[in-house]
Amino acid sequence: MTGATLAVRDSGPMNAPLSARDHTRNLKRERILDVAAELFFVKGFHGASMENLCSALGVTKPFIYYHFKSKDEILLALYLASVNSALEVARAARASSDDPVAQLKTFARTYAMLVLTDRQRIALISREKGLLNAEQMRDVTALGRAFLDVLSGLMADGVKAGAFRIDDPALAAHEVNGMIAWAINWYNPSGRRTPQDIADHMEDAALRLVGIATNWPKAEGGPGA
Amino acid sequence: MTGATLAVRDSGPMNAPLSARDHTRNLKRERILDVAAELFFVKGFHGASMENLCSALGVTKPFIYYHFKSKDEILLALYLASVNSALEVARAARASSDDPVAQLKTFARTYAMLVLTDRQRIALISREKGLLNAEQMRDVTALGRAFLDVLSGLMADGVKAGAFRIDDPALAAHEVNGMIAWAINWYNPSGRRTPQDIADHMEDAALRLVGIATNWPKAEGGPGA
DNA sequence: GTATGTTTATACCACGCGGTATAATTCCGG
DNA sequence: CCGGAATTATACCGCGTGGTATAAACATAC
Repeated sequence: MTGATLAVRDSGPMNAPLSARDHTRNLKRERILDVAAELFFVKGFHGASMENLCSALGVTKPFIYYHFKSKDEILLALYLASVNSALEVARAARASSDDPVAQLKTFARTYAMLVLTDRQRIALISREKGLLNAEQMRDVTALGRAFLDVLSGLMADGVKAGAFRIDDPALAAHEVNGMIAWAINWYNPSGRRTPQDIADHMEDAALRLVGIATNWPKAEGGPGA
Repeated sequence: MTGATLAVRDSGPMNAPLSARDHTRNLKRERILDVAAELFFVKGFHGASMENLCSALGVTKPFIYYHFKSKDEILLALYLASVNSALEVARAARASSDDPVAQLKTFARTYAMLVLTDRQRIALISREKGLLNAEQMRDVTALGRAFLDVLSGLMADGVKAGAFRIDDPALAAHEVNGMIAWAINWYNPSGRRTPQDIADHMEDAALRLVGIATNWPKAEGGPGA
């Protein structure tokens, strides 16, 4: 919301609005994180070495250690960025309308787009668990819980409004989340389907999942062929 | 189906029905695989060392290397066992009835049970990709594709029968699969929900996901209150 | 009771890992 | 054009890794 999803080193006594230096610093950090996410996605966190990261970036090792103090800190930053963006999507969907049905449609579409376009980062949340200790993961865990709470709240509102035919909002939240997030495991960027196509389908599927009958078939003609 | 899901060393000229020796050998292998799955689930494949595995098993390193020729072979065996059991579940569901609706119900329930009770092994399929080369993964990939084909076939039959209100069977297969399989990421064995509870809900959710309205509310009284 | 299959004990290896040290250098905003 | 920040170059360290060697001990079936 405030614009800075990643922790930003405050420079000086006040929380000054990003000096030019800090700005470029953050750009470098972002670049490192991007390449690291791709590497971790392909080879796994432990499978990707810092030397791999160096050569992929075309830099030397001290360069990276100038910007991050350890490999773990890179992973943590990736965790936080991912779960933060997911939380933002959920909150934005909640704020987008008063109607739970519209909220769910917005959520499903934008969340699917996030997952499909940012899958290398998003995938880390589910794949690389337990690599950091609980203390380090505290914020990540809290944000993840917040994400699910927002989504559960959406479901509960849909039930209250008499629109959703589900009997367990928390479980329905997991189901919608899983249905969409699982795409990280099968989506092929070089395949036929575009993220927009998939997001469209996910929107409809989310509605069906909460018990809302969608128009069918797509062209009019009534059910039953 | 035939009883042996894992590759069994054939002992002798004929494919003899498991000598006592081979039998115990397979038990040992299974025990190793079980503990390895737990370790890989918690610490990741690269994060879990062979020494970790040794002490968890209470054996020495040559013992393991007597039964498996490398760490990779252990991972591969786990892959195969997992994807095989998923495929068996899908095929059994297909064979359980002529009615696609009944097939889907059976699939959702049994697949959810498999995921929840075997999540440490199942999770590997989605988490540890790209660690083995394509050649080694050939069989795993083929079985995974077969699993999705069976599921897509179920969906297509449901459409043909006029029971499912979906317009893309392959995508619906991914959606149902994801909705259920994602449980590996949130299910807590020491939580309130039992696998049976969850499987029940997943069965209903799968029906809704393909556009079948379930009875609602659970107790009669008609919709709207 | 002996041959074969299985497991331990113990020690080892080469390698890649995350991370650091230090000095020299290049960049660039004020 | 200077001075501090950023980056390279290069070399190194200790450690844990996957995997192996070798010899001895145990089990067990025939």
